[in-house]
Amino acid sequence: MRQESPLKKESISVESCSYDHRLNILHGLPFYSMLDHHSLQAINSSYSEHGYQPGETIYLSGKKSTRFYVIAIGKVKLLEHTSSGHNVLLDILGPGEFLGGSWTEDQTTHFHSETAIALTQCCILEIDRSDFKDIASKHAAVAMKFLEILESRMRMLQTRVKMQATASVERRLAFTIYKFADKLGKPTKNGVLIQFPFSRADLAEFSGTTPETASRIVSQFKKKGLLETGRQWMTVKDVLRLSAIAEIDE
Amino acid sequence: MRQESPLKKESISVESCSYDHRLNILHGLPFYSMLDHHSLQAINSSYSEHGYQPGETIYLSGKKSTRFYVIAIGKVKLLEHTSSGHNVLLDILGPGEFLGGSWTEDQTTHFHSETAIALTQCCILEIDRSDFKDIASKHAAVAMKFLEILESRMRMLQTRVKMQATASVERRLAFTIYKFADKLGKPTKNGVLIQFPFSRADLAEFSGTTPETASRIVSQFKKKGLLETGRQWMTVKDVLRLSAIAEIDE
DNA sequence: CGAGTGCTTGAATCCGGTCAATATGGGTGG
DNA sequence: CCACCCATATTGACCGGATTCAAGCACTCG
Repeated sequence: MRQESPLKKESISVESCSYDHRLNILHGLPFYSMLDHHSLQAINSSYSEHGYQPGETIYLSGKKSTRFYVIAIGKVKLLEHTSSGHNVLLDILGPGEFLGGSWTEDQTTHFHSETAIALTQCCILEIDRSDFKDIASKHAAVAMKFLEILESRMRMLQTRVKMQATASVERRLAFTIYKFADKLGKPTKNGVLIQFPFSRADLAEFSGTTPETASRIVSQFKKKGLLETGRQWMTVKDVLRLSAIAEIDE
Repeated sequence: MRQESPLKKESISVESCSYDHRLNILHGLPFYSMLDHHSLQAINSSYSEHGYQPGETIYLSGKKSTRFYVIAIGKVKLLEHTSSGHNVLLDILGPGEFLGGSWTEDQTTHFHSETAIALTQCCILEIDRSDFKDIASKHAAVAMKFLEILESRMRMLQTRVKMQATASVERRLAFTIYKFADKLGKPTKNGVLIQFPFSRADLAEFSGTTPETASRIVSQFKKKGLLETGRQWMTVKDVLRLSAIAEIDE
């Protein structure tokens, strides 16, 4: 039986990320939404846009952090390398999320701890570190919003540390799939569709296991009717049962 | 052979945490150090102090977050519980570090994700959530400093996720001991002394393993001459070799 | 000095990793 | 449009590190 792929290639026109559109995008960001139109126009002029192809590196771990990035269109994966060659997937970010920034005062010593790679075609707004810090220093509300965002990211990391330390691989995988379906999936009549390259290796690198084990457990989930998967997509058919396996206990 | 304990009971006089001393403490905090004396006096009056006994709970996971805490004297451990009864040690905080705060706007929905317990006798400065947010909103430099601190805490959590996912228990334990020796240990002629209650269970709950395994590996480290341990203390005799085992690769 | 808590050590078990062989599906070029 | 090719996914068998269960030890405090 031939599996029907629900994947559709979304082509991104360069125009959709043009100057006039940028103001709208900036205005929609959680950390700029409270600013008036005037300040936002000034901010807008500090940003420049940049396109990335799927698989293209945005910045490398270990390199100096000089700019601050905001995703306008597309998805970006953040990962750390280890000396033994393993990768750890830190996160996959979508439109409206930021990356690469650093608040550390000392400009000379600050390096990216992670690598950022475009997962899909991306349009990314970029701003120099100093300009960016100026904005946050001038608008307290912006800085406060960033504190909120960092706090929620910290909580996510804390639950991940907890899961790694105490939960079985099955639970961790259920957790991972649940989280990404929740964050980046699109509801369809069949379930929540994760329609971007999200391989068994990615799954494993986020859950702290191997691709083989990830594959095995995904197969189990499929047998139980929780999931349907194809090459570059995955549909979560029963979100509730999946979160039950993950035992999300906030 | 009877092991000589280098532990000395430090008794904390209540007076050492009195009003006049408080200004000094606040001024020494990384996030207030840039403020002038005048603003600091105003801030000081918003803080109240509170003493805690060893083992006493400062706040419980799940409870609403209403205040912001700064450690003046003593050490505090932060931990998460799991439904299965396991604990995960998130961190041990010392003087000058903060805990319990939340920057989330929506006051009604914000709860502590972790539990805070006094590890030693503590003197802790406490401030209401709203007063605290006012300070950060008024002084951009304060907010920026907090962004810096959150950033460094996030990095620590990221490396922990990475270690959990890819490193052996031996490496994780070496990492844990190294980090706490570095952060809270006191250099002596014999090595770095960790002189607060830091049990095998604590070690395990931070490293993501069991007390038994922690004990086994600590024994190995002792045989190798890296450590000396007693009931409530631990001396790291060879920090370099320990960090080599941990393979700290920043 | 006895009780209790935390530490140590042993032996058995098991989950998950490793290595390896096979299958599958999507993209590509003839 | 079809056949081939390659990357990814799947599945199996084996192995080993770490947990679990359990027993004995040691330090501290009442």
